[in-house]
Amino acid sequence: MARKSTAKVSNYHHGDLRNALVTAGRTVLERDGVAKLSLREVARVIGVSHGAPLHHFPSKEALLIAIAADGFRQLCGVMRDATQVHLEDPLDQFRASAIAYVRFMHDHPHLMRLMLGGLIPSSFADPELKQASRDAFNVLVETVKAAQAANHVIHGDPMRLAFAAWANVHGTSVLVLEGHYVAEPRANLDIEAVARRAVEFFYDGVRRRYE
Amino acid sequence: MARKSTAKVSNYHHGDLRNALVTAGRTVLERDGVAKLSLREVARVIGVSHGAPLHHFPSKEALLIAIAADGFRQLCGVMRDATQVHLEDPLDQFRASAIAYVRFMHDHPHLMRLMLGGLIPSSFADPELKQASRDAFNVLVETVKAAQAANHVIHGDPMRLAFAAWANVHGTSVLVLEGHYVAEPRANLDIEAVARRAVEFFYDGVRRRYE
DNA sequence: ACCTGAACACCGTTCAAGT
DNA sequence: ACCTGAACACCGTTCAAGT
Repeated sequence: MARKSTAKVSNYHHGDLRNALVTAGRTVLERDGVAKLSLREVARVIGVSHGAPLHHFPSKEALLIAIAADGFRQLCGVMRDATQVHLEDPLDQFRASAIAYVRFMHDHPHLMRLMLGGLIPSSFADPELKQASRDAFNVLVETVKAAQAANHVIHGDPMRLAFAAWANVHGTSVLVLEGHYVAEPRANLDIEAVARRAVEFFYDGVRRRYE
Repeated sequence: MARKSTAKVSNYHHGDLRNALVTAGRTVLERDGVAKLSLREVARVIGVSHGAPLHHFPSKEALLIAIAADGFRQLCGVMRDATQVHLEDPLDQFRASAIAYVRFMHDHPHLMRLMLGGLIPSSFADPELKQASRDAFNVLVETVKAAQAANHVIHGDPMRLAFAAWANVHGTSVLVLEGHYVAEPRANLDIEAVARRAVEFFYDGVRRRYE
């Protein structure tokens, strides 16, 4: 939630309308999707006038950026937590963080679309969002480095390896969420099994090695 | 462009307002992004009244679906073309179609977001869109099968292998387009080199095999 | 069969005015 | 310093009316 250093609480309205907007925005987003996420609706949910949000965010896009950055911070935490339960084996850390990624996206489809769906034109420029996504990415980079140090993974540029791993888990997440996973019916889809399979494909490759 | 069987041309307005809407919609989309793509703007571009589009599409979403389906058909053609120039080696076919995928998404970022960004709530239900994406996916499935038959690729379920390949190239496309490729500066980014590397990672895996 | 234009309920953003 | 409410220019959709 990234509270500011000078924590002044409950001096006006809800104590902190800015945070209330991010939280309510996230709620509306996850319930109705980004198309239904309007500043006026968020203001309505909180119970302030439709103009109030613009005193804390210069535009709707700024609120979307704050929600997306929050999402990346949460993702970062989830992935870090996943690595912590496998302190023995760096390869298990790698697997666990990848699976945690897919699970997170599966649990928060609308948030994923906001975070990586190109809905925020200024996302390239915004430093807060950039930092938050970098922090999440760095969890992957660290696990890759550890796995390399343990001689489990090839010794290429860890950034490029981590990028490839990210592409793998994100592509898997997107295609599943947008309804393109075909191997089994949607009803009994085991997202963790799909994620695990994606990681194994990525780790072992698809090359046939000895006939 | 999937012209209807009874090809009646230029009887009213532009000859065929329905196709004109899809074409103009695609133009607006690629120029300004989906946020700026409104039925009223498309109508304005063509020069009809703002209500006219609704006589050919029951809603804005229906036009978006038509544009997305068109995109999948074009993608399918591009990938098929890529396989045709490598008739000798099925593995080269696999590589070529994957690289063509990434290149296509790189050339049409806004279209990609419409096709696979979850912007169309009813995309799960629409049969035309479903068929178009299936056809594109099947190009991958066929190349996987051919590569398996030539003993270049492991003998798992071709659907699952093709899905993994799709996830790999799509994830790569998304992350590059959304500005998360970190290994080199954005200015001199060689998208084909990135795509080729993604394919090789996917093919060989990242496992360290002998020290 | 196809198109127009007024109408309605929404939206983002601005801004003068209030406390 | 923060919030309200009227105003403006947009939007999707409906619908009676025109050809």
